[in-house]
Amino acid sequence: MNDVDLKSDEAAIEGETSRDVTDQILQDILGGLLPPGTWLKQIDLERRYGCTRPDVRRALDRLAQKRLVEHVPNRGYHVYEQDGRRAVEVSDIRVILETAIAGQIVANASPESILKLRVLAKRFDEMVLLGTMLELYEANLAFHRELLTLGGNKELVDLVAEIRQRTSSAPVSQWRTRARVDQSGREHHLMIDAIEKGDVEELKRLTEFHIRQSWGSSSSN
Amino acid sequence: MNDVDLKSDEAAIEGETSRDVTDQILQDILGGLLPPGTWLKQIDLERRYGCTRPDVRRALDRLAQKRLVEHVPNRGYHVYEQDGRRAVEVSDIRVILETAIAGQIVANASPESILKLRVLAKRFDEMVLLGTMLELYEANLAFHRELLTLGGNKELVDLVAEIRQRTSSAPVSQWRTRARVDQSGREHHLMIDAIEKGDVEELKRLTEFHIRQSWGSSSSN
DNA sequence: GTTACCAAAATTGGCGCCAATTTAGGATAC
DNA sequence: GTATCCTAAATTGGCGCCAATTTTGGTAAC
Repeated sequence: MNDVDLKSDEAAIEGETSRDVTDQILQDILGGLLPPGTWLKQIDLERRYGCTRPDVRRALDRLAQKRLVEHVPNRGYHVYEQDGRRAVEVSDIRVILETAIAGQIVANASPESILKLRVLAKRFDEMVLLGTMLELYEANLAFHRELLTLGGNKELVDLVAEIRQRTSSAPVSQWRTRARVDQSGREHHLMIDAIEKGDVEELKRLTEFHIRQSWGSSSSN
Repeated sequence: MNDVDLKSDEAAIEGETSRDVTDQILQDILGGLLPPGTWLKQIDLERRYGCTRPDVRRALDRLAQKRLVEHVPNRGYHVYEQDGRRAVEVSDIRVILETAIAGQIVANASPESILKLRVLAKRFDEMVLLGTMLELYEANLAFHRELLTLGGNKELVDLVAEIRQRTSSAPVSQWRTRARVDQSGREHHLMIDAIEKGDVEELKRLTEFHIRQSWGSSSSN
C-alpha cells in the first residue's frame, strides 16, 4: 500500500472552501485519484484540500461510516480494497429495486418527463465525447436519478444513490472500454423507448442487463 | 419542541466509557426516551453519557448522516419528526427487498437454520412477556436478520438493518397494542412454517403483510 | 398594556495543542 | 553479515478553550 502523493498544487484551490471536504475526497476516490489501499494521512489531506484538522477527521469518519474507507485504530484510514463479492451483491440489490418499480415508472411517465430523460441521456452521450470521466459519471447518475424519481418513492431514489457509491471506488474501472460506454448510452435510449411504448417487461429486462453489464468483466465471479 | 430533561443520575454510568456514544443515543431515541422534536443540547449529552464534547459531536454528526436527527446550523440538532410518507416509502422498500429474496431463503434453508429461526422466534415471544420494550425490539431485529441472512446477500442484510432504523424512531409507537405484538410473534412462526413447506408465495404474502402491518394505524395515509 | 429594542446569558462550532502510539532507521551485539 | 533492540521522527487522536451566533429576559417607549 502506497500513501497518497500530493506534491502538486497546494494553494490552487483557495476560493471554494465552502464546499464540503467529504465530497471532495469522495470524488477523488471515485475519480481514481485515490486508488484502493491508499493510506489517507490527515496532514496531507489537510494541506491538499486547504482545510483544518477537524474537517479532515469529520470527513474521514463519514467516509468510514459509508464504508468507503476503513479505519484502523492508531494507524489511520485507508481506501477500501475492492471486494468482488460485495460488488456483485450491490448489483443484485440494485436489480431488485430498480426492476421492482419499473411498473410505476411506466405508469407515471408523462410526455414531459420522457423529454427530460431524453435530454439527460443526450447529455451523457455528449460527455462521452467531450467530458471528463467524472462528468460522464455524474451525467450517468443524473439520468438514473431522474429515471428512478418517476417511480414515486423518494427514499428509494436516495437509497440507490447511496449504495451506488458503496462499491464503485473507481468509475474508471467500471467502463473499461469505450465500446462499453457507447453501449451504455444506447441502452439509456432503449430504456426510454420501452417507457414510451409502455412495455414494462422490456424495461425490466433492459434495466437488469444495464446494471449487470457494468461489472461483467471485473473480478473473478 | 421541549428539550431533553436529564436531572437524573449523572455518574451512574462510569465504567463502560468504551461503548460508543452514538449507539447509546441511538438506543435512547429508539427507546422513546428522546422523543421526536427533542433538541439535543451538547452540554446535556456530554454530562448524560459521561463523555467529552468531541465525542458528542461525532455522534450527532453520524446520526445526522443516518437522518435520525436533523442539523440546523447554529441552532443545534434535534430528533427528526416522524414523517408519514417516509415511513410508508421505507416499508415499500423493505417489502420489495424482503419478498425478492424469498426464493433464495427457501432454497437455502437447512434444518439447522430453521431450528435457529424457531429459537429466535421463541425468544421474541418470551420477550413479549418478560422483556423490556428495547429487548423486544432487539429480539425482533435478530429474528429478521437471521431470516434475511438465509438469502445469501450480506449487503442486503446490512442495508435492511440500516433502513429499519431510518424511520422507526420509537419502537414503542410501532407496536401500539399488545394484540399487535402477539400477532407479530405468531406471524414469525407462520413464516417459518412456509419455509419448511417450501411455499415461496406464501412466504412472500406473509412477509408483505408482516411489514405493512406495523405501520397500519399510524399517520393519515 | 403592548411592542420593539437592547443587553446578557447560553449554546454552538471552529481551531490548535499535546500526549500516546506506531513506524522507521540506525547502532550494536552475536 | 545479519538479526535484534533501542531511539527518534512522524502520525494519530483526545481534549479544551474562545469567538460567533442565537436566544431569552428585561426595560423603555409608544
